[in-house]
Amino acid sequence: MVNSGSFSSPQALEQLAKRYPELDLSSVEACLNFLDTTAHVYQALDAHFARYSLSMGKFSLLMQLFIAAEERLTPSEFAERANVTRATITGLLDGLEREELVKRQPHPEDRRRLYIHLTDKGRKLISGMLPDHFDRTTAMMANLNATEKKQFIKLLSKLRAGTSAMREQ
Amino acid sequence: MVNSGSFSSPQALEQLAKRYPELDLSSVEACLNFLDTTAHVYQALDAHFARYSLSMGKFSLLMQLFIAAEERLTPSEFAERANVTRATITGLLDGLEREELVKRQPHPEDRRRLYIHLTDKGRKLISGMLPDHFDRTTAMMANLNATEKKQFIKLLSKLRAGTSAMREQ
DNA sequence: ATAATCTAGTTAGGTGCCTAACTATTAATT
DNA sequence: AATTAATAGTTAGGCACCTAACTAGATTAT
Repeated sequence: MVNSGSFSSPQALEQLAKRYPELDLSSVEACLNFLDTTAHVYQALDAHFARYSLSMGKFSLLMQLFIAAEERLTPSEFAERANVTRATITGLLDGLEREELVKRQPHPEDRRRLYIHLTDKGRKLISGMLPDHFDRTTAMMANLNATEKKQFIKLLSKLRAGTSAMREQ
Repeated sequence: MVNSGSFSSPQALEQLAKRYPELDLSSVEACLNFLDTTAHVYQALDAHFARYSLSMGKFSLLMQLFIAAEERLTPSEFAERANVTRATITGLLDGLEREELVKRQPHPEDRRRLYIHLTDKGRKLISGMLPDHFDRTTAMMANLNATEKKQFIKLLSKLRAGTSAMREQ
C-alpha cells in the first residue's frame, strides 16, 4: 500500500505544503517516488516468482540453501539472513516441505536445532529457474548504465542511512 | 523478506556468477541493494506509524481522505489511488471504523456506493501527526542534497520502466 | 549438581495483502 | 420493458509477515 497515488496531482501536495511548513517538497517527492517504485518492483517480482509457484520469501529461502555450504542451514540462520522472525521461517518451511522442495532433518549435535536440506525437486527448481531469473534481473536494470547503477547504489545507501531518523526516538 | 542478506559475502555472488553466465554482477548488486533499502525504509515507516497506532495502509487512507475534496471518498476510489484491491480497503475500513477514525455513510445518488468520512478523532489524529511526519520525512532524505534527490528520482523512473521485463511474458 | 538463563523451534492470534465468488444496484442492449 | 453487463462493496479462504507465549534442550552460575 503506497500513497504516492494520492498525490497524482502535484497541486494537492503544494496545497498541503502551504498548510504545513514542515513539508519539504523535494524530500516528500523523492520519498513518494521511492515508495511508488518499490510497489512496482515488488509486484513485478511477485509475478515473476509466481511462474514457478514461489513467493519472494520462498525463493529467497531456496536460494540461500542453494548457495550455502553443504546446502543446509538451520531455521534460525534463515531468519537472521532474511531479517524476519523465526516464526515466519516456520511458516515458509511448512509450505516448502508440503511442496517437497526442502526437508527438515535433525541436527546431529544439538537436538534443539534442525538442518534444512534441499530435495532433488527443490534443487532442480532453483537451478532451473536461475538463468531466467538472472536474465530478467539484468533486463529490469537495463535502463541504468554502469555509472548509473553505481550512482544508484550510492544514493540508496544515503537513504538507508537516513531511516534511523524515521524510526528513532 | 529480502534476499540481500544471503549475499553478505561478495564471494558467494561471484562464485554463482561463474556457474551462471546470465548473472550480471552489477545488475544483481543494484537490485539487491534496492531490495535491502526497501526493507530498511519499510521497517522504519512501520515503526514511525506505530507511534500513532497506524499501519502504512491506514495512514495512507486517512491522508487521502484528509486532502480529498470535501474530505470524502468511496472505497473504490481508495483502492484505485492506493493500487490495492477493494477487498483490502474493506478490511482497512473495518479497522479504522472500529477505532472511530472514519465512518461509512450512504452515497446519496448511488446505493451501491459508500462515502467514507473522517471523524473528528480521525481528523485530529492525521492533522496532529503531520508535522512530525514531514519532519521525519525531511530527516530521512537529509543525506541527499537537492541534486541527488533529482538524480534519485530519475534513476527510480528508469528502474520502474524496467519492471515490465521482470513481469511480462 | 541443581537452579537459572539462554537458545531453537513451534503455536496462537492478529494485520494487510491477495483472488474468487457472492449480493445489490445501476447501466446498456435489444 | 426485460434481459444482460458492468460496477460497488463484502465475504471466505489463503499467504507472509508480526508479537507473545510456550516447550525442549543447552549453557552458565552458584
